[in-house]
Amino acid sequence: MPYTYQYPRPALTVDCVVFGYDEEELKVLLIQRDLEPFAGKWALPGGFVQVEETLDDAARRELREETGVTDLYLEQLYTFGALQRDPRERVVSVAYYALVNLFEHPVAAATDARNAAWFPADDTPPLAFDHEEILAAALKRLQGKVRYQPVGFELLPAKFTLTQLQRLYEAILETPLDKRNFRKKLLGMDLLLALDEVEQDVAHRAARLYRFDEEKYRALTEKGFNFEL
Amino acid sequence: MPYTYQYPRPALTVDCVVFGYDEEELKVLLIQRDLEPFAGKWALPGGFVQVEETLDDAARRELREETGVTDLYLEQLYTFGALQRDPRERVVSVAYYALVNLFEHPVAAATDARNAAWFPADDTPPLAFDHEEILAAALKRLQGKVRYQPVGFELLPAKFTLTQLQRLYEAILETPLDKRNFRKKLLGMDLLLALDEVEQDVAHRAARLYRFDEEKYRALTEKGFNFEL
DNA sequence: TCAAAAGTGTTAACCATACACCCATGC
DNA sequence: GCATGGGTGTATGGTTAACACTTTTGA
Repeated sequence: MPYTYQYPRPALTVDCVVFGYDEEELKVLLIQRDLEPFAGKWALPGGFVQVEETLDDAARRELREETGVTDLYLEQLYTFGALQRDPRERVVSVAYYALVNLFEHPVAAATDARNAAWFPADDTPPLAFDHEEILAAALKRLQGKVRYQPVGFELLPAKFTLTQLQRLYEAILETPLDKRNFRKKLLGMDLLLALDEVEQDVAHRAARLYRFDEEKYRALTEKGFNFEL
Repeated sequence: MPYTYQYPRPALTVDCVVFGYDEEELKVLLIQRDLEPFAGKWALPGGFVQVEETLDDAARRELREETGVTDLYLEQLYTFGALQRDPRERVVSVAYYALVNLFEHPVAAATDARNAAWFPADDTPPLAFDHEEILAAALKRLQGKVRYQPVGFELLPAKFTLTQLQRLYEAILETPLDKRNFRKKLLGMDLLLALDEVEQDVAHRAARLYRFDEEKYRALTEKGFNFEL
């Protein structure tokens, strides 16, 4: 059924940069396109915004449909509107970035049978459209954000060790951190709940597990507290 | 001439939050609507994105057409896509914020004869659409940005005194700053060029004028320098 | 008993903050 | 000469950064 307007309208899409962490490096979730343009190329998951859904809803829906990933931390990144970013016609895309626990969110076969897989965030195959630019912007945003907001916890299991947390921050910031200073700072914030549990099945002394205390974080944020790694 | 598509498309607009500074408080540029919906109400300048112009271009064009303001610092803020933000139909709006020198950019009569005027940024009349929400987001962004990037200089004349600069920061951050510490910090950054000029026509000792050294700023930024008020 | 990672304090350098008086100028 | 804002330095406390060894555990 056709829809007619008095003036031409750009198409509107969402694209999602989904970051994951596999205890080693930062990953990004890509899908392989099976339609033109760029058939066979890897790209960010995304698609057209429907007229009766919000932008956030569109991003979540596309992610679910194309990668099976649900229930994630999602935040709007930037809107890309260059004239030739899609060779077919004018397409404006609202980009989002998301953080998920890579192990708790296995990449289900996408409903429309495209391939979906995790790639190192700083070493992807060539991407379709302007998706490399979008990915670069998302990485930069994540690096900025992580310094003053405790977003990184979304990337870890609910229970984690301080070393895991430190490795994650090192992976995101691409810089080594001092163990003692890192622990001092994090523990000093009083945002981590020490559990009476240690990690299992390791070939050395088992580390204590912690949990991020969201309650406390909310309380502190309201009082004008700043995370500041 | 009608344009027809296979699926319905949201309309796409830009809205601009233009901040100015009158040596006293932070102002925002509003226009008075003369068309429905919200005829007679004050609103942010903005309008429809044309299919052959980028989002930035659309923002600049609308500003020029509606307020006569050109040649300003402009940055994308956020894209607003709530379902009922426009009562007529689904409209997604890419919001921008801009900084201009209020005195060097007098508000020309808008080409389409709407009224345009400056209002205190924290005390506007009720605004059309979700523009109050957009304004609040822009204010928050400005307050965040100003702490670690020297954006504020766009709001001042090219030559300014340190006291003017301090007042501006106080207005944006809504907090008083210590004169000696402020000067120490700013001058220590080596980003201000002291001129051999002083202000004119003041009834007390004339203050030295400074100019922001963009060259030096660019050089430092590349080396990973951080502004940090 | 060895390997591997956990856990833990101190010091020195730097930075942020608080604070008050004299000076130059125009009226 | 007085009112107005311009301009300047120091001392203190807190924060960050650098740094190495002992402990626990499983293999």
